Amino acid sequence: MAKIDTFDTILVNSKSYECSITTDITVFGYIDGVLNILLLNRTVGKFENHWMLPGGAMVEHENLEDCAKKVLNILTGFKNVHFEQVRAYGAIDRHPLKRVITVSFYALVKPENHPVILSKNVSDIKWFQLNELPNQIAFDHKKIITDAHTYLKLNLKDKLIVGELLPKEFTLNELQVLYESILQIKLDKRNFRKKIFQMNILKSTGKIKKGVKGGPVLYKYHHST
Amino acid sequence: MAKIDTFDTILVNSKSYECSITTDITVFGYIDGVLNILLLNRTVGKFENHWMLPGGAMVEHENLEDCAKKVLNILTGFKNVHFEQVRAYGAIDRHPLKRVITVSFYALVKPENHPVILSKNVSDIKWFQLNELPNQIAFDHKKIITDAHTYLKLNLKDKLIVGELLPKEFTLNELQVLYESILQIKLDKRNFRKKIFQMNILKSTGKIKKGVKGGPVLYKYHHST
DNA sequence: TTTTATTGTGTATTTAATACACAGAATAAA
DNA sequence: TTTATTCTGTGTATTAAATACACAATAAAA
Repeated sequence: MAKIDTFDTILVNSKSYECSITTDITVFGYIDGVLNILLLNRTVGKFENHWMLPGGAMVEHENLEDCAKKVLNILTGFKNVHFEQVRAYGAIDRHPLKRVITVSFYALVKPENHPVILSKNVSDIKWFQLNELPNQIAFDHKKIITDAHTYLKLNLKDKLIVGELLPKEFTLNELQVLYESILQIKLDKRNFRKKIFQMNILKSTGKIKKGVKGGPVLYKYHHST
Repeated sequence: MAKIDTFDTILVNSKSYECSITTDITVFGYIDGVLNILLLNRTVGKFENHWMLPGGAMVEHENLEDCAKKVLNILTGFKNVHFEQVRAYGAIDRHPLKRVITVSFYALVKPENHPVILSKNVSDIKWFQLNELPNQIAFDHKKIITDAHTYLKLNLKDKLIVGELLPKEFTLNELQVLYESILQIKLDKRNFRKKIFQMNILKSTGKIKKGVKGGPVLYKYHHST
């Protein structure tokens, strides 16, 4: 019976098929009130002149998340960044060199805290506004970006995971503009504040922000000290 | 500079580290109004007497979803089943034999349509009620099951992906009990119907179901013919 | 000092979610 | 065949959540 003959093929053993694993990271950065993502051009490999997500191969001794952190650090110098796994991509021909399964993550950073360090093998690295992405995007990275953004929006509804994107102390308007930038919709000021306050995650610092008309109060997250 | 030296390690090329890929499938089946999942005992390998999810290795010419379909078919005989990817698991020591990355899917089936075929290398295969799972669950499969159930509940809110779990024609009460079984909560009959009807996905067949007091009307999904 | 831009606040309205009960129909029992 | 039982199908009132909306007070800029 065919079913029993094929059983061996699904067993994990020393002869099982192997392929490379990469992680690709959609890094969301928040610049001047607009959500950006980080793309780079590599000097090596196929897809010259194509922009791609920071990503790279997993090695033996590291798990998926460690790999994502390492890759991002090597390519950009970023450290201490918050990661969330999105999903895996495994189309057979998705990589031109060989069979590669990639696991996608998103990360949130404040670009001003993380100056981009251009690695030797990266010809260019740039922030792109989310709705002004370049046409030439390598591999299946366009789809990976879309999925990551969908997932980020989903996460924003329950958890508040935007701490990385704002300075420690921020005004309510700054928080609102960030939300608008992630969700890509306009929010009502009074309704937004009502909702944020009843989440009970913010604490007034008492201070007011200088240089802005009206004198807005600075807030911080409850958990941060 | 350390960063530049390590660059080679993240490049995908013929020397890149490789490991095996498996898919593990959390199969939700709906039996007598209760949500069950399918677990099996293998006669080979470590974890004897442990229950595990149907799962197995990916080979060269197949993508992740094809692999999941193949694996499930080989282990259970199931065919034409709806799959959704959940996420990837890559802890270093998650498999006792070698490094394995697994990508998890969930599937929805009607057990009565899919008689379980016991493969030669499977010593036992059984449906377990979701809240009466055995203690001895192999690998990280307990976590994979929990994540899959969370994801299924999430999906139930927007998409209606339960077609596989009910006969073609069903009563509103049958649909409600299914929802209750997936969400693990009790629902109000009138409110449930209000919500389902305003989704506009059901069509009355005109027929009524025999053998049930009250004579409930049979419905079907709009899309199905 | 005057103008301008931005802050901070409350209420009314609409929409969605929840709570709740009984007559009618088919089956099962007498 | 009659009667009892169980399940169906339906509407309204209540509560909670989401949305729409305007102006006086403040700090910066002119």
